[in-house]
Amino acid sequence: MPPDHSAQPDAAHRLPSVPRRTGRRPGNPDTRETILQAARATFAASGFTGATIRGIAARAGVDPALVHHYFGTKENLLLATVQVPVNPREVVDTVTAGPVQTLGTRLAGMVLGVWASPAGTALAAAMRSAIDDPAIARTIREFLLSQVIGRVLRHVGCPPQELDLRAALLASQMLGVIMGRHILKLEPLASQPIEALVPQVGATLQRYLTGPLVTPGAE
Amino acid sequence: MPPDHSAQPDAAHRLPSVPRRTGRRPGNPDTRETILQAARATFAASGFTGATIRGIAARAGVDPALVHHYFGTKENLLLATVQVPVNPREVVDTVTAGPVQTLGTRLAGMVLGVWASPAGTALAAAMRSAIDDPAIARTIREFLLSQVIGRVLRHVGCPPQELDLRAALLASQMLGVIMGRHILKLEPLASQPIEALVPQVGATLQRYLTGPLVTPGAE
DNA sequence: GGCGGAACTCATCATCTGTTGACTTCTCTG
DNA sequence: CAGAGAAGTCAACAGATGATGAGTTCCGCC
Repeated sequence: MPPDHSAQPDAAHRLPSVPRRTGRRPGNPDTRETILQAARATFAASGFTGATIRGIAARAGVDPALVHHYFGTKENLLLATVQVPVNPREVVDTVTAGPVQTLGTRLAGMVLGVWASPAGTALAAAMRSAIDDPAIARTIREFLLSQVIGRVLRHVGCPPQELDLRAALLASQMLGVIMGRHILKLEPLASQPIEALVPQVGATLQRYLTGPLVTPGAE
Repeated sequence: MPPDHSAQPDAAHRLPSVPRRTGRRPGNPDTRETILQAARATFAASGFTGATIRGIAARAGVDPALVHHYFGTKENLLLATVQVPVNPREVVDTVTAGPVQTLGTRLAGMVLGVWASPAGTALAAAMRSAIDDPAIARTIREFLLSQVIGRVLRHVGCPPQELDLRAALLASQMLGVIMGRHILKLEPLASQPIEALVPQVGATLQRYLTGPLVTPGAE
């Protein structure tokens, strides 16, 4: 970037020839939200430790100190980022509304759908951060278990002694598709169209939800 | 670890009273391997960016510079770490040996078994590193696809037009159990006994391997 | 017995990180 | 129109990190 040496003597009596770069910016851009979006994208791409305040600030076109000005510490920024812009209760309610026989497919469609939506970035940020921050991992796990899997299982009337196993199985299959598609971007999983995956994964979820468990303990 | 102040006067005639801290160490401990193990453990616990040379060196009871002495750069160390001490071809051959009808269960048993074995640490290190190093991710993906999933699918005679979808589904379920159990340590998945998981996950894998695909494209 | 090289440590470097505080500029309120 | 405070920038800090190179100690070979 060549330095601006244009003299421009006394063009406007109050304005200096070179525009100031410090101080409050004119206009009213919602800078806070801009920073949050940049943070989401960066956390999603690099994880918590991999992301840097400087990188996030650059992405938002802003001074690094401004990030601290708004959010204090990096951890605080992460916490603010993880506020996922999707109402899980609502979504789960919609899914559980239909017939139980096709619940698995609807569940698969919901999970894959939400991750393909704009909210997916925030979710990916949360996921990636969970991988190197156990505290975040705990938050996500508890939320997922009580708000999503738990409620769905309760809805289908799962017997208590099977609850843990079925929850574990459900989590494993959902986690696997999402991890493979959106975090590790494994081929051929990542490029598979949603419509191809939903019925198959849905069938698996359905079995984990209401299907018979293979004789536990028998060979 | 408290410092060892035991005087042990003149235990060996040639040893000075105060052990020297610099220079070559006596005896013949395989220090290189010690460092590798420490690196595996650290990479598995913290991922690539999260792990530090100093941390690895401390874990191995060694000067940080020695790590560079042996492995050059951090990336080289990672590459040396990822050499997984398990022969996949062998394992896959064992699994594919039995009857096709129970292949899924044997596959599930193998995957969960290997990860529960000592080799699991190395695998976890590779996995975690894959999350923040796309190059490693690519290596793992290609290896997994061609050496494991690909060979198993070829063994069952999967029609070519279904190959991608079935591979994607298999990967998603295997990845999910492993990620949940060994990387994110999600409960109740992590504490579920292997024997409880194998039959259920095995059934899913079996369907992804040889079962009918739910009418693709139909509603 | 001495000597070359391997094994190992120490001190140090440049760089990058999160964070801070002083400072400037704008907007809003009374 | 004055001034308080929000919005924003700048320069700098301390700490940690990967890496380097010189130096020290030991082993094995001739």
